Amino acid sequence: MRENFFKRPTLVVARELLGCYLVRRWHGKEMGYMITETEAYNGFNDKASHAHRGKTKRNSVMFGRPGYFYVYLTYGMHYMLNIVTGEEGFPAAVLIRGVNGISGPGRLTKALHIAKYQNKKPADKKIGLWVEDREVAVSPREIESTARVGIHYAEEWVEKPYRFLLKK
DNA sequence: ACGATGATGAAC
DNA sequence: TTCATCATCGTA
Repeated sequence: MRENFFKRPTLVVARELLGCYLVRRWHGKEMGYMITETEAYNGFNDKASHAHRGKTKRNSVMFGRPGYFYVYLTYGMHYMLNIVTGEEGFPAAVLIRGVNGISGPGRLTKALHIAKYQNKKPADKKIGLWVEDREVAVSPREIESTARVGIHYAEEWVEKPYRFLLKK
């Protein structure tokens, strides 16, 4: 997937990632997983986003170029995999919450051996983790949107339908 | 349904 | 130094 795919509004990218494949090369083998669940984190004003308090050492990659991974540890034990979206300078990213056969963002990173190695790296074959469009058609009616998970503190942003799931 | 878990960033 | 967290698992 090219950088221009990610250099678009976060909500659009979060939707369109559904049905795409997250591909991992590990010990010489490639495994592709269809993305089934995403969440959008959109700009300075989004109180659920790490970026809303401004740029920090941790979230700085969100302010950079689109198509890069933002991986961080939450609750002291689970890595979350995000891909930076939008124009450079605008802090936004899509959290990959689930793929076919694996639900939950923490389980996903554990299963695909994703940790800080991928943080601040571009989604590219060179680092063994990237996204492919395999021409799987996903129509808008097959997509469900709901409120995001685990962001009770985000006030008026709690209810925003920024979580996208492929219906079964 | 609920509490324990637990490392790190960011605020106080 | 203290608080809170983009979750999961175990025990009910």
